[in-house]
Amino acid sequence: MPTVTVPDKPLIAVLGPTGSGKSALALEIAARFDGEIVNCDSLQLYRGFDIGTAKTPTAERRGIPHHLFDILEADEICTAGDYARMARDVLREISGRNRIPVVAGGTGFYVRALLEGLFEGPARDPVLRNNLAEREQRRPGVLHRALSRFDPAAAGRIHPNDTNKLIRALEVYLAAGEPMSQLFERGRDSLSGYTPFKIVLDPPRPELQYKLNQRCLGMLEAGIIQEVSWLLVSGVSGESKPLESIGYKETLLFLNGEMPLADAVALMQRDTRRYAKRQLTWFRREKDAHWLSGFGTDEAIVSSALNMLVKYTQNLK
RNA sequence: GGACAGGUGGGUGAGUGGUUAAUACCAGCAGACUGUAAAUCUGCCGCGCAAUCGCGCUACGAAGGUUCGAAUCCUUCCCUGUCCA
Repeated sequence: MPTVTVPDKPLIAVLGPTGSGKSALALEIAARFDGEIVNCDSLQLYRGFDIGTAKTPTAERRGIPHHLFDILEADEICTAGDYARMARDVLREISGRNRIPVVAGGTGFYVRALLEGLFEGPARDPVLRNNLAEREQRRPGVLHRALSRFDPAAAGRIHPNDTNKLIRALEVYLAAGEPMSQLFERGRDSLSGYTPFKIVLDPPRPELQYKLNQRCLGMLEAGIIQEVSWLLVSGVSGESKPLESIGYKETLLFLNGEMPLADAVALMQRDTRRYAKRQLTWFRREKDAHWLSGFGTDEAIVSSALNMLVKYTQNLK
């Protein structure tokens, strides 16, 4: 029996820090190559969170299909695993129509979960997690000590202060009955059938920071305060995950009278800048990525991206 | 003109004789990341060298002085703020 090799399908990913112009570039690419946009931003998944997440307004989408936007309510949670599953379904659907998926977003962890997959481990267990968190709070250090006993390899890689990651490692061990580091060795369920082309936007740092500062001011003008007020009025809990994100968190501080507006904005700008830096750090580790030093809105960047992609798509056809 | 208060590393701001290249925070830089990731966490951050424990130099408005030793005490000068004229 001769093996039939099915050629890989194209998949374009537009990555980069917030404010680098991912959405704009993705739109250009989709328009040029018969593409459809697939969101890869952990917060643009949420319905009602538009201004603070800089979601592309429907009117500016040029009729191009956008997937995985507004699919979650504020009280819902989407883990990297959840995201990867949903996104893979969408990918297949788009490819099935002979169109090209253009993944755009700044959530590096989701990108990795989508493309490279996660290890086969147990899902989250809220009760267990709370329990572990409480123990750590009562006696700082216990989690790391416990992990050192059950899974020395993982404990060596996780800092004693990094409670979030300690909890996950312990949770895995307790739920699976096997050390996480051992489960890792079995590999991850990476995405098959695609040869992704990754573009990372990397605008000059000072310009990005300036733009980010301006954008925060712009969000205020666009009515982020009203957006948050409306969300609260419509019953969204102040503790819901999206309201704890950058932009919303600070707006809430102001609305609760805990901080003058000017301070809240300054905080928002600071957090945004820091976030952009962290994103860049993440993407630097992304394998086989094509870096473009400019904004996705720059003519030159757009044309060099399109040029690279012409070759890429031809090779795959 | 007089009376106070104060001038500290890119910024805010501790420190009032040695253990201080100088707390902390901000800014900046770098990194980690396998199911809450816009989360969580780590390192660096005067200069030069060694690039591992280290070594040398320059620093707390300026110039002098006291002292074994000063960002810290004294003198003069410069500057800033508040108050009285």
